[in-house]
Amino acid sequence: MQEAPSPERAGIYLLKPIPESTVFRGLDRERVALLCSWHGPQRRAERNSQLVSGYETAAPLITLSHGWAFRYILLPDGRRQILSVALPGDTIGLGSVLLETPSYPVQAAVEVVYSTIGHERTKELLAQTDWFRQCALAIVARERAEAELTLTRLGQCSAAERVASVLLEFYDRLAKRGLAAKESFRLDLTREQLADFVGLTQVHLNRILSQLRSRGLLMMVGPQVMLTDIAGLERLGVIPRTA
Amino acid sequence: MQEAPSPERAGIYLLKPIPESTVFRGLDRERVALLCSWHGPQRRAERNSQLVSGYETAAPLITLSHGWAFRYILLPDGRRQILSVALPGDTIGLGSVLLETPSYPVQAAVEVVYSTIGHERTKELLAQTDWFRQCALAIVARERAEAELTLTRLGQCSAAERVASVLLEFYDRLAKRGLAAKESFRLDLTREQLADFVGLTQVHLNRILSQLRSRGLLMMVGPQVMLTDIAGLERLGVIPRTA
DNA sequence: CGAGAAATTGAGCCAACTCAAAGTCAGTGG
DNA sequence: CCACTGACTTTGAGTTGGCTCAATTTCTCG
Repeated sequence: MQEAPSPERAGIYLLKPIPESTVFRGLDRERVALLCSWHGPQRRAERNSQLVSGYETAAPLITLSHGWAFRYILLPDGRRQILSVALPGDTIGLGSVLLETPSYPVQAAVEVVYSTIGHERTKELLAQTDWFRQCALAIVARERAEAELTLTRLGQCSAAERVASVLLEFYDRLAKRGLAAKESFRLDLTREQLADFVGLTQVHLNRILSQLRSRGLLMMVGPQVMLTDIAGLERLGVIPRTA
Repeated sequence: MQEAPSPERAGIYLLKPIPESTVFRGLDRERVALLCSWHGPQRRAERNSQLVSGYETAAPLITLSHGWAFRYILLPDGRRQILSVALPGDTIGLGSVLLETPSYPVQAAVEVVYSTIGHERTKELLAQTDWFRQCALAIVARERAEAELTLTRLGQCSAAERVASVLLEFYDRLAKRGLAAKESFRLDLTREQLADFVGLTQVHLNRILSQLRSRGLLMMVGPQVMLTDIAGLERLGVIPRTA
């Protein structure tokens, strides 16, 4: 974790991704500026580094500008469930500020750029600034809704259904932010991470992916995913698209 | 759905369960009184009746006084995932008010007593009353956290682990409200409902239950569940207890 | 070009599922 | 009081989806 290299680059980060973000959705120019000023400087973190280590009691609020990160639970025997995947523009860690609960660990899936508002500072802002609290309420409510869809995916869907619906979810979320070209996007998770998100083995996930490929539903080249038959994927991935 | 039979009974419902509820946690006497006055009269609904039917766009806020209810998603092919189970004192439906999103259906698992605040009224209150919004924030944050534990249960746990952890969860939540006697409680869900909550078949759930019984971890007589080896269940149900 | 990480493929197994039958229980009407 | 009905639970038998273990191939990057 280090500061972003040059002011100019930092400037780009600051201006571009943030207005598309979840936190800032529907805010006027003035408030966006305020929010940006509250966030600390843009930092950069390497792939696989922990943005939030173990179970911190005072984890900051993180806003991602570039790259993917994920929040996870580690069970005592080593199993890992990825709770949520944060894409550029997403905010991580509101829950632990609100509940005064130790946070879950957060890890960068690729090299990321992000900025933070400290734990205490976030609490102050929540207490003092009405519209910020309003935002927080909306974000947490949305996160809850997303968790419930994820939960449904795990509880009711077959492996292929899970994979189809999760890919559509990523596609939709990226597309809404202008980060998906046509029917394709860059999937910045390893198979193992994706497997831990959809509750499958890395091995089985792989078989399902190649099955989807051979059914002509998608193509994959490196991290690039191309959804060649979105309608077909929708039919498979029964989970309602949030879009 | 009809009004509770006599004023006295309604009075009992009003006074007793509500102070233990999630919404009202940590509020002073005055605010609890306010909240009670905002809620409409206590109503009663039969087992299996829909408290919130289909996908209402203006579902009310529901506070349960007696009985169990659950919120669920129905997939197009009929599969059902129970998203959350509400126990006496719990509140249902904040999410749909906050997000202005059609609600998921809610069904009474047994005969229940509850009261409501209308959709519009809730919105007003959220906009106007600061401490009410504060409460809402805390509740939604907690619901998100619970959804994430449920999600982990479904994604990572074996059938026995799921059952053990869900039973502990019910036990803890009931005990905290004084609704569990010793190590036992009344499980007001059918096997099928429980199965749809933990993502198993009703048949398989049953085998697991009898397995747990024969391992001496629990006993069941009708709806009564007795956890005869809580430590053992804890070891099995890896999910951290919220307690 | 070599080393380590990630992805893919193969073979065999078991947990959880399906289909189906039988048993239990509460409530209802004769 | 008892037979009848319908909902719920339990048990049986056979199948399969997803898992494990292990080997191999492909990428990435120094």
